[in-house]
Amino acid sequence: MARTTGSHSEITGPRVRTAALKLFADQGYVAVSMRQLAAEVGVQAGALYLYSPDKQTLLFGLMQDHLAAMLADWAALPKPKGAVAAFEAFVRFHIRYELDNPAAVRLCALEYRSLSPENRTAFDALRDSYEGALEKILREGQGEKLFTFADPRIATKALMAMLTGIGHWYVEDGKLARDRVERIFWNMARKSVGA
Amino acid sequence: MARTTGSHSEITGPRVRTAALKLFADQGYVAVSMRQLAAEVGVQAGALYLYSPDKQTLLFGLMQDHLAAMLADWAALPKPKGAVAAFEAFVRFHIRYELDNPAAVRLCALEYRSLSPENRTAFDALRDSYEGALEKILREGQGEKLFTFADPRIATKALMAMLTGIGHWYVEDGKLARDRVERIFWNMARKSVGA
DNA sequence: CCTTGAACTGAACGTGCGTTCAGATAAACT
DNA sequence: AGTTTATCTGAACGCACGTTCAGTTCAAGG
Repeated sequence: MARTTGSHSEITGPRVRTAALKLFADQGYVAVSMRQLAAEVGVQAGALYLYSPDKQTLLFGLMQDHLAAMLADWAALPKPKGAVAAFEAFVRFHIRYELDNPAAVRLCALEYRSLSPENRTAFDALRDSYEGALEKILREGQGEKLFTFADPRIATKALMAMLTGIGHWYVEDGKLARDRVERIFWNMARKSVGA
Repeated sequence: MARTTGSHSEITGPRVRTAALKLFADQGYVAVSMRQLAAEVGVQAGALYLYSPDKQTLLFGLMQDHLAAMLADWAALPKPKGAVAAFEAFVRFHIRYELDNPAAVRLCALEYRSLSPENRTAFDALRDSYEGALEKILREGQGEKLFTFADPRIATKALMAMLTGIGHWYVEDGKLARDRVERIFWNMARKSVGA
């Protein structure tokens, strides 16, 4: 029997992506089978191919969308004047995004090597673009002698690692805990670059 | 034909572990097959089971050995007096270990979820023990008002993420570059905790 | 020189994989 | 009411997986 009452593409499609994000992030792309994913959605494996041409495209779509959404949201955010204020805005924005989307963060951190070569290149571009936003801020501040680091590229890598690492150990504990983490990390980030 | 001239257990055994470390770290535990691993060693798949009871044990052995070696080396290192000096010793020790063992670092960072539940518990204990060494130093320094962070646990997590992140982007570039990275990261780490 | 046994092969086992597709179903349209 | 069509099933495809094991080979010990 097919087409149970009320089941439509607009419902199943997002459900596939949500389930895939959860399962891929928790167990790993290679370790999750299409049948397992289908079971999570409540559908047979074949039906998944109505919403994605193959498994790899599904993975890449999730990773790309996460990065693209981050980039778009950051671009849409009103930027304060001054390198230090911009730096703070970036750090706090990133931490919030991390805490709001732990699964997507884990996915992007852990499944890079599961991407096909072409998708890897596309992912690189997006990630570089996002990290470039931070690096640009750091360079600006460095020009104005507001920061004290030897190399803005390495500083960017160090900061990104520190911030993105949050998603690997933080367990949800309410808004108070989130604000606390945000404040602590902003303080450490600020001091680490001498601001 | 079996037993080619000069091939023995003492040679093949380590070669299996070396190949497994490289392949697991590069492509992921689940994505690497026993046949692929055997081919890398130059042997048939069945022969691998002379050196490991199963694939999971092989993975855990690699991860456990890396952490255990780190812990042992750190324990054997003469510690300087003072929390700041001890902190510097830890940071530099960790960075060097990272740069010397990039594959093992990637393995431990990426394959935690591929561990069986029991092995995960054992891994947790080792990792907590290692991170505990850093946390202890931070607490000591905090007691002597040498550091300025709100929470030594979170500071530990932040620092470990920053340091371990090195292994994800650093590409070998000679001793000069290594010393440079070590110096830059030590400076950022130091400043981030207010020392 | 013969025996022993460690080291390894090569084939096989059952299982599950990603993907395809003809057919079934039911909502939507005429 | 009849037709169309988006949605989904269920079975099948060939292939690769981890693991086992009887048999083969050859260095070493007596």
